[in-house]
Amino acid sequence: MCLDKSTGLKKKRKYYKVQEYIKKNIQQGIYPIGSYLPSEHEICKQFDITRTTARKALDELLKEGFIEKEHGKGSKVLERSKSLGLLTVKGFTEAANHKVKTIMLLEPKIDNWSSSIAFPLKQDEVHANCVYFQRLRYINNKPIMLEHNWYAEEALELLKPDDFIEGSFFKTLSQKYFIEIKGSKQELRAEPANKEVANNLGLEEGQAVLHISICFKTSNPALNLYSELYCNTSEFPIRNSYFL
Amino acid sequence: MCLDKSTGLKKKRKYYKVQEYIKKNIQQGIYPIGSYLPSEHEICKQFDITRTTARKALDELLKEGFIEKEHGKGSKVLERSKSLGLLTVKGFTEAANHKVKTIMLLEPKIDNWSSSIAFPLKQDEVHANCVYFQRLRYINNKPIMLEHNWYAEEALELLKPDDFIEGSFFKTLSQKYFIEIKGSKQELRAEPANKEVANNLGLEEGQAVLHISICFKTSNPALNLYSELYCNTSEFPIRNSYFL
DNA sequence: AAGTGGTCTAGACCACGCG
DNA sequence: GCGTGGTCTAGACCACTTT
Repeated sequence: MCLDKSTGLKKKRKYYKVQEYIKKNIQQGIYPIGSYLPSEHEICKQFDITRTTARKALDELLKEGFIEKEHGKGSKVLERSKSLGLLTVKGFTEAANHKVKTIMLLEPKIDNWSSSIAFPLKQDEVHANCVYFQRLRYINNKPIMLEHNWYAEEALELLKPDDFIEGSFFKTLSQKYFIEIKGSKQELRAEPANKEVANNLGLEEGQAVLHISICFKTSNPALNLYSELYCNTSEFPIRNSYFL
Repeated sequence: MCLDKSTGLKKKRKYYKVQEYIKKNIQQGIYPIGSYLPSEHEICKQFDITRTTARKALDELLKEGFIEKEHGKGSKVLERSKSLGLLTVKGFTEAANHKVKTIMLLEPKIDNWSSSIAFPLKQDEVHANCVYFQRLRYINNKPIMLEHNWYAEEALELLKPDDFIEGSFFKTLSQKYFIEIKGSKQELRAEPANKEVANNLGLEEGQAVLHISICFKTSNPALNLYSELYCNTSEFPIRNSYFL
């Protein structure tokens, strides 16, 4: 399949260098969200390549959700979180009318890997130090989602709360470490709330909550993020879209 | 964007004709699942086109999940349901060890559009006749999911139970009508089971169930499938994967 | 009319899988 | 070694958007 795990870059593949160059410029804000990239013809000149190669680079960025193309106008830089197709709380992304707030309940600290993680850990992770942090997310000042998160310290380092760019873990990964989310596996269960969940979400014990287990894969093969989420979906259901 | 709604095919676009030709051959089983398509060079000769155009056609089929490419070997026909990325009950797709069964509780019949459909109907649909059917899905002889389904009769016709190929609505659409699922919107809620759901799934009233509302879009712009699903996730959680 | 992305041609060489 | 898909060149013309 000609994959490159950040290890063995195969020969040739000019388009990949162009793609990574443009991606970095987007991540660093040199090509800001909403702006247009240089035209395909200009990219050809800049890198001394043909249209085919330039278009291949842009097509990859399109697939990865960094840009969209507009016929007759150009390639526009997108806010990447929009296109990931991950489950999102209605309102967390389309939050025009909603006030969203995130409280860090437990700051990132070294801890033991929890048995409540739903997905099996990789070999390297089991023997690595584990960073754990816990957050509570609000919509309109109502607590909606309790979040437990784990990752291997070896893969990233221990983030301080101040490190979180605009309170977002993923934005921090992208803009500070140039690491992108490449995919996720999820499991969903409807469960009665236990005491901890009920207390945090302001519910009665035993009320139905949505339990989402996620393993996020990133462009760094050593780094996965494991999350266990508990959501009150009565007012804000979880949404997901998928389009070819 | 140069879309074609099965109406106005734009000029040129040779690759699209090739793509549709191959797709039809897959849907009709002329290129069976697991087999390899003719090589890119052969396709070039067959249609008198260049590699670029042939590859574009195959790339589209790749995106749509009909094939996968194997460097040095060829393009292999895939079982399409695998690649849709839609929410699926763990076991319904990877059911090697599980016995899956589907019972039709209410055969397709003309009915009124229900107010329990979570997504807004299109203009045309509101004024069209509504086809409704209800199914109960089992894993290992335990009822796991109660299914309500609606679609507009104008868009498809009233299916008889015998029409369902291998009990699958989507397989029927693909193989009999050449209609493919192009995407979906979903909303998920954890809810207490009402009496109907509890009775069908063998639960106590009030136990937590996962309520999934789906609007499936198809390659026929007039045809959407609306589904309201109620799942017992205690033994078989719902799974979802997403990869770039 | 000028500039953008979309499609297409007619080649070439490279990397992978297999016998 | 041969056939497969992967990358790339150097052009051409078309369709869409904006001025």
